[in-house]
Amino acid sequence: MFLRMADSLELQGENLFKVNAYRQAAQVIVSLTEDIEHIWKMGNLRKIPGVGEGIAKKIDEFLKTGKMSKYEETISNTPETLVNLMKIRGLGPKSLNLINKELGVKDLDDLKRVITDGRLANLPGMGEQKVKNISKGVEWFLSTQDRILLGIAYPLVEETIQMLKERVSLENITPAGSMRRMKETVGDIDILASGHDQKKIVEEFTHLPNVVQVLAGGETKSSVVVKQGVQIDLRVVKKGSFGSALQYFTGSKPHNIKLRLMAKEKGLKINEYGVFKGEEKIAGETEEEIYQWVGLPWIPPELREDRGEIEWSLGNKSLEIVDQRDILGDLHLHSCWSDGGFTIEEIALKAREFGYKYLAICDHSQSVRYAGGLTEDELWRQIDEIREVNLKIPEIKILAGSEVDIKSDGSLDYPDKILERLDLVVAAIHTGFKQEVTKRIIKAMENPLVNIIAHPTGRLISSREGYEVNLPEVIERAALTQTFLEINSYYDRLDLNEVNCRKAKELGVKFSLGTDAHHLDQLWMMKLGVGVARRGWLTKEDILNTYELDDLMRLLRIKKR
DNA sequence: GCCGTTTTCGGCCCGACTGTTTTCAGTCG
Repeated sequence: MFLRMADSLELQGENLFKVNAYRQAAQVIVSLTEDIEHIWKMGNLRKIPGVGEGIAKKIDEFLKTGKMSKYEETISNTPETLVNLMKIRGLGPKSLNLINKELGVKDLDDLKRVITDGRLANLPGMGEQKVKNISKGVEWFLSTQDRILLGIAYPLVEETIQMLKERVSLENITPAGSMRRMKETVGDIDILASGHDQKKIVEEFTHLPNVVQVLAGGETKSSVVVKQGVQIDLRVVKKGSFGSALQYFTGSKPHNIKLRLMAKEKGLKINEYGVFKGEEKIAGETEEEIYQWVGLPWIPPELREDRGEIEWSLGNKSLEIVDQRDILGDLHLHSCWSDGGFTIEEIALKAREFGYKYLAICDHSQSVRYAGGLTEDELWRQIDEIREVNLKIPEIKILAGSEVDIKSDGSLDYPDKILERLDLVVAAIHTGFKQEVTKRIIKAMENPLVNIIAHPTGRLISSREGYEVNLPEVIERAALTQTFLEINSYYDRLDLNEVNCRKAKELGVKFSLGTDAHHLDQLWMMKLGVGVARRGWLTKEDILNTYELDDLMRLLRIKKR
């Protein structure tokens, strides 16, 4: 509601600092790990940073009455269709307001009409070129989907960087922006580079074979659209500014604003070229320097969301979050025994390439027929095969597991006598997304043989909301029963997500990372899950598969005992 | 609308680019 109000107020020409205050409050509230209703009941609304008298009053009104009068008043003046037009590139609040007031434009159709009939070009401050740009913006607005999944952007950016490296000499090149922060979806892709021939780097970039449109191309920056329909921005800086540019282009915006404010209080200025004391540049080559000058340790990109990471770091406490290198194995993999594409041996060899010490085969259980679930008999035979492959490839330990279905009555899809023989049991909902999901998951967790709940909310980022589940209750029970919650790292799931991870951690839950890979070329997605864990402030100790095999087996047995 | 180890008033991150302007406003990231 506050975000919507911010948009409306901005459009109405309200003071931008006020607009920003609403955005700030919204951002903080979304990132709360405690239920805001609880905070409200304790009378602590004003203790939330960014929530002052006015906003606290509005929250109070809403929680008491279910209504917020200021919200309703604000949005009634600005229809959704109008506010939406602010998403059009080249059309900001000022112009849109003018167009609305002078020409009565209320939606996209109106806008198109005034572009075509020439009335837009006649407005003060408008000209031929501006109208052309807005017109292009409309085209882009219509053609492009929303944000793209991190798991789609990731290989795309690696490919692009590789192609550029082959064509021009570079000192340094790296993804920046929300991609580097490992946000689950990204709007566009940012790449930062340095090299001695800046102009040539930009030029080669705009001529890459997958580029279909060049939106802008200057001396040091360029934007293109590649054939997947994604916008990629490249910026090229001098070596001495690489650190400050990387810090700046990585964001997030609220994080950077806070940093710059801190610099200001120390009489310094931070911009993308460096840290400045008066005219003198005193740092810029590395990110570490930038943070040092404002009195902070380097902060991992995944945490730079202004969710308390700066305050935490103030005592020069560094945040020891989990790292990809800490992950010793993948705990959720499918083989061709069910709906996967490869044999257990092939998977083991691939996992060995990743440097893993163990992995868990967790094929589907018998009632999940559409995914080729294993009958009891097949599962017994699979356990035998795993034993054989383990003898053949001694460098990596294959654990016998199962992604056992939680049936509609909350019972499990195999009897305990076979579950007992498995190294680990992952339980999951696959049907009945609206049928007492909470109760069923809790019943499953109360079985001492169930180690992990897979994809606890069932959401698919691009297409599905998830089960009707009371997650706080599941989290509480997970902690109580010592059941691990999975961070399913498959690119369209990333479930639990970062905010729920952080909540669960605060309540004492531990986690398990698995890719849910069905093919060998999906094992890399562990990176995405690690990204979620890092964004959720998880440490190595919070995650099951950072432990050496012996410790992992011990942890799995605790619950059984 | 928020905030305060200078402040309860007067600030609020910073720069590039573009286009329409004769010195700057709007937009973007």
